[in-house]
Amino acid sequence: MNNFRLRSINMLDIKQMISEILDEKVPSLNSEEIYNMLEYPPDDRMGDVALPCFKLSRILRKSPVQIAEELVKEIPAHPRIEKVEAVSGYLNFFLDKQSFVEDVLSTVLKEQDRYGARDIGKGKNIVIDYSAPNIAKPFHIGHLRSTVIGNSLYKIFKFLGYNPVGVNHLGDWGTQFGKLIVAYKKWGSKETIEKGGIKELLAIYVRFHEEAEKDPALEDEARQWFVKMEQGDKEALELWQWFKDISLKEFNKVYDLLGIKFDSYAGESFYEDKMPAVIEELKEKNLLTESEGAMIVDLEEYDMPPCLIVKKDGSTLYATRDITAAIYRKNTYDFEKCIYVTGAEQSLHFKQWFKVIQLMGYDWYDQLIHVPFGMVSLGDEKLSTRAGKVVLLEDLLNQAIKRTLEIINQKNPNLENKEEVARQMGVGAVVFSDLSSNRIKDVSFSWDEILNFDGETGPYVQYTHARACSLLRKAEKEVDPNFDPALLSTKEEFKVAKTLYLFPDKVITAMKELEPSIITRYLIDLAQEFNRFYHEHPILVEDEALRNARLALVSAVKYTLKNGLQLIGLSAPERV
RNA sequence: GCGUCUGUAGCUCAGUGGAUAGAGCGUUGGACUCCGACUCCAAAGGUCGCAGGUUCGAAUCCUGUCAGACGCACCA
Repeated sequence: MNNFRLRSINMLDIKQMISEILDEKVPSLNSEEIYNMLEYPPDDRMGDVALPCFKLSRILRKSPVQIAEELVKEIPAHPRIEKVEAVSGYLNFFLDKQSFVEDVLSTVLKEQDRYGARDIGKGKNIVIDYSAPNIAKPFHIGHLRSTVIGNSLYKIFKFLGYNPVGVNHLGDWGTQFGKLIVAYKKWGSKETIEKGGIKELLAIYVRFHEEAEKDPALEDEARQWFVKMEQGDKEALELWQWFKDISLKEFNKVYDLLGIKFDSYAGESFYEDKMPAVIEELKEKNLLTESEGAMIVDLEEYDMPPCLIVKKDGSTLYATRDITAAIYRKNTYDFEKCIYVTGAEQSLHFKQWFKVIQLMGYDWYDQLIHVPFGMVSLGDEKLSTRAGKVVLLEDLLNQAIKRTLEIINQKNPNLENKEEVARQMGVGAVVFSDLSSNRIKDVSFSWDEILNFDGETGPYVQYTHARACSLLRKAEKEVDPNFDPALLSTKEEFKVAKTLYLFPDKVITAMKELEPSIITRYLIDLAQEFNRFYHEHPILVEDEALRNARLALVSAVKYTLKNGLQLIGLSAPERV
């Protein structure tokens, strides 16, 4: 009966403790049912954990008020519970503050960098497909979301004991290379491209679309070049490789700034020679039909448009490569989940080819998960690479770093390795901002908002962490783990401890919902609670016992902030 | 036309069917002889798009409706 909660492995689970107490008093429900009824009240005056008795009302055939009032008399004295109150149909439990604070802080101080970590994913591989920029197109702010959401999920899974595999499914194959080759041959030159890099590639790509509007024949020409690529034409492939090299060099600059690495860069071209077998397999399984000259999998039965596998000119499509890649990844990594972090506008595409995998008879079709996110717009306008309407991610990050350096020069000009700290905080501001609301929401990019570091921002959390570090440095002595919890009796200290207590739960929830913003918002809550405590109570006081107890709290906050920041891909500099 | 997602304070957003719907920004007014003021406190600001329904109880679930975003065959 006591093993139904994973999270009680490492620390006190207060809901479980209370559900066990209640289990004996409420025979009609088992411990787990009671556990699920318990909630955290909205206000401290209503206690720390509450049991709403309204549902019990029907079972026990009594009013909720009466049930609460009867139960309150039956709850036996418990060392970890200060008092229990019945208030208008709620049974409110007030924790014994001293033992709670002691339990939480000693757990954090013992686990340190591992506070919140678990081993629930031991031996399980999780493939995470994220970032996936298109070669020969600039890395712009629209690519940031996939990159940072995927990176955060990677860290979260790893923290929970999984073995994540980060795959950058580079968009290094497809018709756009045909367009680029045409554009290069007509308007480009080796010198200008080598000098201008990806910006020059973008310029000729934009020009292609302008010219193609006037002359649709260019599109046909581009398609022919792509067909040549698929047929192994030497000239086409050499140009392709060249474009790819230029692009990767550029992308790696951004990944370095962000501090992101991948386990695999197997992009679309990697699957080029693996697709014929899959197309053959689709044929053998009688899934492929011809329609308007193309080869499709008909999904009408499932209320979806058909999934295109082979174009009428014989070349392959996005879905062909995704299906091939999924099968390859299953064989290679034996994943428990394969997660695709892409824009919500691709939802139907994933739904379609997931269905194709199922129709092929693969029982792991339900291990494929699309993690969609909302669209980034620029003011009122949509970002468009074709129209050249973009904010380059490298420019954005460099702006943010520059802005941070200005602030440091103003506030803390003697700081060592200013440049590195400015990078960590400037990048942190951008990443934090991108991960601060639910991923499904559309975002409208604004320079003003992203470069404003006041309030609920990455720098705020990082600053709070640095301040905690500063206190611990000034204390000179290590925190004695045998602190006296009785000295941490104020409401600010208790609230900090309560917030610390929630962290492991938040990590689990973020993993289950594939939602890094849960961590981001938690960090703001924790930083706010800590800053209130910090303002209200002096920490480096004369009284050694009191000082040590408060430093224990500071230390626990420091570890938790650092762990949380790490999970969303941010650095936690000790001095800023 | 069909489908998916979104709609909560002036703005950006939180909010597990549960108690008086919360933050930040902005506005107004405060707090540094004191551990780092990128901080903290306070005030003002709400028909949770709208209308029904389910429920002891709905911002949350259901139906309808309005508005916006996105998607719906050879782009990814």
